[in-house]
Amino acid sequence: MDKIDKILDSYATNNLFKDKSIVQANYVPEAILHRAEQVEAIASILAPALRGEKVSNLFLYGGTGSGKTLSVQHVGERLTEKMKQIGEDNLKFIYINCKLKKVADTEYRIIAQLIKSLKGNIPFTGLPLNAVYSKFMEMIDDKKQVIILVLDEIDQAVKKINDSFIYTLTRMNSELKNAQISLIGISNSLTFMENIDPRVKSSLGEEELLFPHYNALQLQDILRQRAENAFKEGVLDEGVIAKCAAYAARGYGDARRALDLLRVAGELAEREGAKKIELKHIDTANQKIEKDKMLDVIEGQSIQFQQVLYAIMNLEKKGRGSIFTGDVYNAYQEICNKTKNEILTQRRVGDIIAEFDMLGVINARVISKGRQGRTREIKLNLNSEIKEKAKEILEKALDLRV
DNA sequence: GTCAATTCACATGAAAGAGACCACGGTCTAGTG
DNA sequence: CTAGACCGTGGTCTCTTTCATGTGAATTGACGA
Repeated sequence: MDKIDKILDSYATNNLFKDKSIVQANYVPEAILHRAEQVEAIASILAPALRGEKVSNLFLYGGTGSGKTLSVQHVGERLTEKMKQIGEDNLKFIYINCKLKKVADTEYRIIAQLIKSLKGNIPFTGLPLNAVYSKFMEMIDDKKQVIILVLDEIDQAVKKINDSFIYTLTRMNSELKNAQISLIGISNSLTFMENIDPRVKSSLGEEELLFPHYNALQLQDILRQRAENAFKEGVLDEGVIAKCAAYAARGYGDARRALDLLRVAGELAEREGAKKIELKHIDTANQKIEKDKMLDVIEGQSIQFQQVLYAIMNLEKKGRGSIFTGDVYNAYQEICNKTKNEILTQRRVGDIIAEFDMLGVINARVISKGRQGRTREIKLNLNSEIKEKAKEILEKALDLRV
């Protein structure tokens, strides 16, 4: 009961945050630091839209947390604001994140989402694709207007669907009488443009813009800017910001990561009842973020995925050096027998292993063992603490007693 | 010893099926005037 | 006569299977020094 008291007390009396939302990733600050060049470039490319002219398609690329989305949204907001000032209403700025599961990760859903954001009504499923397309065209073509369509994480969409839908979108312009569509593609992958249809490439890439990684100093500026309003005065210990920035810069100059770090460190300090955020909180925050992310991923997987992972974990515990696809499949089959679940084909299990690799739960490398064939060499990518937790989660989910 | 052919154990791709979900339009049923 | 229930059809989406093809180096076996 003392513990509860302590927790409640620390919340009641000792709130370190002034406004936590500011250090959350989706907050859009009014000034974007160290991206002036890019923001100006975007603005000058999109500006003709104010006169109702079609603007060039634009392609933005750069690593995660390099400010792409933020910059575009910022310019978009300013643009629509300006539009209102002039008193016109022939510009629509639509932002869609193609990676959102169950929302906009298929061709149908992307278009449906478009219609929705135009206040249209469209069922989640059930209509033929071209019906959705024509509904969309109908909706926007009723008057002269410019539609600026931002497709975030467009590489994910193209990978899942194919690149023809971008082509369809760009070609719509020739069928529209009044409206004009312009695309802004945003991609995390630098190599995305290399392996897509050249027609798409040339139309989407009319203008290209690279967002470089932030370095540690720039990250510090960004963190300071946000921390000023997010935290109460004097709660940040000396060097906290510098350390957050350094951590994040060590990775990929990811600003989102840096902010998460700062926020979680704050939450931890608060929970602890500390009056200040100290350096040690950042270390724990770093571990916690890593751990939570992994466990979330593991917990969120379907039964079959969990069984495969459980098989890998068992094999790893037994030791004996490397784990190969064949071993995993055998162990997996045994587990299926125990849990009375259907056994998937090796083909499918191979894909599941590849997906775990993508998620970063395991490291899988394709190697050739000569006459012993080709296979994946699999290593678990979890530290012992996470492993323990993960095991618990899996055993619970699979209803296994060991 | 050297070299090309062979071979293994999967990887990787493409296509297609099953089953869930859903909209639409037509038909049936019950309730109303 | 009409509103709502109910059905069949046709569409998407996800997960999976089936079939086909690809692949990199250890191994093998022929060959020549």
